Order: sequence, then structure tokens, then C-alpha cells
Amino acid sequence: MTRWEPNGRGRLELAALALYGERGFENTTVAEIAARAGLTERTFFRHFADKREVLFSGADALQELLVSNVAAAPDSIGPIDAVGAALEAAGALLQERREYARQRAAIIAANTELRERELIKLASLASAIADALRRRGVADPAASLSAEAGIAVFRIAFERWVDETNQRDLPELIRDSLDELKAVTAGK
Amino acid sequence: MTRWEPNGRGRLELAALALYGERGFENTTVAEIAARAGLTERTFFRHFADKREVLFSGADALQELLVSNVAAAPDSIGPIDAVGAALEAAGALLQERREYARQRAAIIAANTELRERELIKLASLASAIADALRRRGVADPAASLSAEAGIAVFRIAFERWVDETNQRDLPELIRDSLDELKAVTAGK
DNA sequence: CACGTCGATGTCAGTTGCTGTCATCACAGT
DNA sequence: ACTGTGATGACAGCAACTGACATCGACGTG
Repeated sequence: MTRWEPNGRGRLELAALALYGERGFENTTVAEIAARAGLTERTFFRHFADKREVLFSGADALQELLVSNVAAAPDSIGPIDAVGAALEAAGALLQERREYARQRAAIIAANTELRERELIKLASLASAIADALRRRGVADPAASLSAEAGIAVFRIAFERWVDETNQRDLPELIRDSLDELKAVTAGK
Repeated sequence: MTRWEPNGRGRLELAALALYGERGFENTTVAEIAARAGLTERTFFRHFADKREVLFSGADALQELLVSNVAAAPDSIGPIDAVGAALEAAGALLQERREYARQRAAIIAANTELRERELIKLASLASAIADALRRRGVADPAASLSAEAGIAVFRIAFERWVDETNQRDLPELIRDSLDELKAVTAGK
């Protein structure tokens, strides 16, 4: 016999997602999440740095994916397009978990603290992408700007993907947003 | 005789800035800030929503300045350049409080929670700028993208302004960053 | 001048996020 | 059988934040 049920961390994630969705983030207690997962509040904080972090454990994998795709882009294309290609790949992956992504996005959008956390995760992504660009030989103001602009493009595309009732693909929306950015910055 | 010393709010801001600078954000207690200002912890929370917000009370004024400058930009220029002009004006104003701005930036850069708060303030700025652009008749993907790209430009310019030992003007750095963004997005 | 309202603050008790410390006990390797 | 390890529980405690109520000078009104 095992002493505990397996995958405590996963149970905590599920419980948190369910409770945040039902009563909202602020109205659920860490003790409640832990109880629902059959664990203790103390154990929750062993797995996650704070109450918000349960919703963001997948960010590391996303970051690795983006960085490796930026690195793998053909040398012929410029920094912005390398970032664009990487974002499209990430978008395709997110789209596979469509329901989960939408539920999670709704929870985050409903709470300011969670939006703060999401923003800093995106800033961290931008920083990692800028590093990857520099490793490609892109000089510094261009590297940071391409990364930040890329993240802005992604944010807006993702927002549209979540909001719209029609079923446009996320990678397609990302491509369109990047084209729109190019159009806007081309003027004059 | 007045019952209390005047400008309690201002005293709290000064005390917080000093203590955050001396011992760091995490190692200072709200009770300590209040004591230094000759007030109570409870009074601190009447003036500021939370421990972080003391450092961000000026954000509203900045937002109004940006929005009105975007609105006042000549009709002939495109959205990105309207945003750029507004950001340069804001940069000029920040530069007048150079010492304060740098001290504050150092405190924020040293702490993740404070960086989160700063990011959401910037996101709020972007949202307000996008609104101002829409009021100018700019359509929606372009409005959001111009605003977000503008904020990215500002972030990078501000970062350089704070980091660099040389004394380049912030508005100048903002203009250069915007030009760099245009160059990067023009490729291909 | 007396009176009542108001605004800024104090006091106090309570909840919750989060941390440090020590104990427990199945399991794995030796 | 012996021992270490890893995941958990139990418990105490701090600090951020909130709600409820009290205080008392300032200020306008009659």
C-alpha cells in the first residue's frame, strides 16, 4: 500500500481550478483547496510558492518551447518573424487544450492579482525570447524590442481568440496581429 | 491648533520610500512606515489599497497626461506616432524628477511583487491609450497594437535611461526606440 | 455662542496568506 | 534488519489586510 494517494500536486491544481472557477479566486481559501485535494494547507505551499502560482505551473514548458523555436528559426528571417513563428507554434499547442485554456483565461481575467501574475510571466517570456535572439546575433535594442513587440502581438491575438465566438485559429490570429503591427509601424 | 500634522498621506509616501530604499520592500513593515510617519497602520491602509500602492500614486496623473496628449496629436500623423509623441511628453516630465524617478525605479526593480504592480499599471496605461486612439477613429486591432507597442517602446527606453551612466535624454531615447521598432518590423 | 455634522484618525479584534520547525512513516537501497 | 529519504502532517507565529466602533478638532448654521 502507498501511504498517500499519488500525484498530490495534480490534485491541488485541479481543486484550485475548480474552486477558483466556482466561487472566484478571492473567495476561496488555500485551506479549502487543500481539503478538496485531501491534503494540508502546508503541503499546498510546498508545491506552489503562493496561492496564485497554481494556475501558472505550465509557464516553464511554454518558455522552453518558445526559446527553442526562436533558436531553430531559419537564419534568413529577421528577428520579428523568428519570434512570430515561435509564437504561432506556441499558439498551436495552446489550441489543443482549448477548453482548459479558456476556463483558465476567464479565471485570470476576473481577478487583478491573477492578471498581475500573468503579466509578469509574459514579461519573463519576453526576456527569455530576447536572450534567444541575442544568441542568434541580434543586437540589443532590436532584440528586446522584437521580443516585447512579439509578446504584445501574442497578448492581443490571445485576447481575441478567447473573446470571439467564431472559431478562428490562434496561430492565424497571431499571424494577422503581427501583420497589423507591421502595417501600423510602417506608416510615414 | 490642528488636531494632526498636515498631509498624512505625503508623510506616508516619504516614509515608505525611505524605508523601502534602506531595508528593501520585503523587510519593512507597514507598521514601521506608519510609525515613521507618526500615524497608524490602519491609517496607512485608508490612504493606500495595499503595501505596494504607496509607490504608484502618481500613475493616475501620468495616465491623464498621456491620454490628453494622444487626443491632442495632429490628425495627420498615424497612431504609432501619436503615441510616440505622447510618450515623449511624459518622458520629459519624468525627467524633471530625475532623482526621484531613479530611486523609485531601483526599489521596484529589486522586488518581484513591485514589478508585478508596475506591469499592471503599464497595462492600464496601454488600455487607456488604446481607448484614446479609438476616439481618434483608429480601428480596433490597430489601436490596441499601437498602444501596446508604444508601451513596450517606453519600457525599453526607460530601462536604458535608468541603467546608462551617460546622460541621454529620456525623450530622445524614446524616439530612438520607436525608430528601432519601426526598423525591426519593416524587414521582409 | 451652542449645537450638530463631518472628516481624519485611533483602537481592537479577526481572517488569511505564508513560513519555520519538528515529527511521522512508507519505501528503497544496502 | 538498518538506515536514509521524500512526501506529508501538526503546530506555532508573523504580517498583510478588513470591519466596526470610538474620538475629537474644524466648520457651518442658527
